[in-house]
Amino acid sequence: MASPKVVSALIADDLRKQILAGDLLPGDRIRQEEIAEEFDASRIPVREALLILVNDGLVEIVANSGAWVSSLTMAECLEQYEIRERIEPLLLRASLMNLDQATIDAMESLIGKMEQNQDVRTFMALDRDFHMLSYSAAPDTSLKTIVVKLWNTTQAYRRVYAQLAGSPGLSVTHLEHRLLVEAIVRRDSFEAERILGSHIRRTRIALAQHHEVFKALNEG
Amino acid sequence: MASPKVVSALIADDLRKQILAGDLLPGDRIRQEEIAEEFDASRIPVREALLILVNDGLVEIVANSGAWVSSLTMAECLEQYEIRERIEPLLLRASLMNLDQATIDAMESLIGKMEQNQDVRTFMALDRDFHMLSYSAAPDTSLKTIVVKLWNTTQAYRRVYAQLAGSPGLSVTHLEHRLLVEAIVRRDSFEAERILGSHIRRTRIALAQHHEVFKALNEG
DNA sequence: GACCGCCCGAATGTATCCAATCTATTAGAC
DNA sequence: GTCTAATAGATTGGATACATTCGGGCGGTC
Repeated sequence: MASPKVVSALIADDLRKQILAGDLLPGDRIRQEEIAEEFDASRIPVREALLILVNDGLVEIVANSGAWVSSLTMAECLEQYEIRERIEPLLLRASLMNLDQATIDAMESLIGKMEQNQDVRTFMALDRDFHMLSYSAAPDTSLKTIVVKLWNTTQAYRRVYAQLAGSPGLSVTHLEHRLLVEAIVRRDSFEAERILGSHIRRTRIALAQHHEVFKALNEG
Repeated sequence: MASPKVVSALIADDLRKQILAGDLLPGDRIRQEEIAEEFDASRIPVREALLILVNDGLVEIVANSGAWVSSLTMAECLEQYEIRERIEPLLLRASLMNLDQATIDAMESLIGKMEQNQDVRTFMALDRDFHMLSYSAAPDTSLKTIVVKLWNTTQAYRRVYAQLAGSPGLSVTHLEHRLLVEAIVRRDSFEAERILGSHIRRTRIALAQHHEVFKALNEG
């Protein structure tokens, strides 16, 4: 049920991509038969794919009613940032000492691209890659699973926020990224954890001032 | 898919109970047809129930091979305790100010029962009820979902540990519980969070000294 | 004109049947 | 005797068809 050859997993992967890319937005209804036709399959694997996406927190199912792309209230979204603030430093610590030079170089390269980039969607991808690289040397355990899930469920809102805020608001972000890499280079776990925590915390506080983000997504 | 009348949800609920009760142990295989017969249903709702339990972290599925009750290595289990140590104080904070007197009374009553209790299984249930009561006034958001999930996935190991350690090792636990309630009564969030964090941390460290717990479950 | 109840259609939930995959056993060769 | 390879059985994955449930629209009544 989770290998590449299993149809339900293929469907889940594709739908996940669509949601993360913003092609499916929070609140959008997902009809089983529609998806089944798209993939030229029956509704059985579609239903299983939807359950997989429920695990990911990307879909909500109501019995005998239907499935929708998950949406978050502002309070829920901010809560997820608070959770990230507390556990991502833990994940970074688990990864830090095992990060090789090539990975660190790649992270620095990503910072450069982010600083010069103008497009919101590109920035989102680069930023995500940057942070995921910093965690890449940590083992694949529940901690990493939870963190990835939190990134995924908040992605739609992060995108809208980024579009609102635009590039000017990102200068501090770039600084924090550089500080983070600098601490990683020194293998200074304590400092790296602090910087990361502050980074997430600052993002949360900034997000908290933009109710429009949630109005835009949750009413459209 | 999540209401009481839907068979897949009923099956998932029952299997969850069996796993949490210790009737199904980590590593036990779950055959679809077997469960289907038990419930006098077809394999379809069974498969969906298994996917629901994958969400809960209680079951692992390998494509074209089968499903097993999830098992944790010691490192994974300790990691989950570290996550709890960081996020349960957050959940407690979200609940603390809204806890009414009746709930607090119930918590104190549970402490009394735990102190006098001798049976391991009973203690586990009382302890769980105690902590869940402390979170009961928090909204049902992802934070609470994650916390419950972490309690569930580690429950089998906690049970074995409790059986090994027995009642004598619990005197500190009782003290911590009383301190926690005392802080809650004062609505002292900061102190309550500290006590809870220490409580979980101490449990983790104690558990880390008992490799037998994992050998017993993961090889039997 | 507003409210209540019935009915019908659309979508979800489940059973049965068949196909594809894996596992364990057995036979065979070295 | 041990290892390898092929086969048969068991088990999971998916398609089709039927049952159930929910929601909207229609007509009727107060």
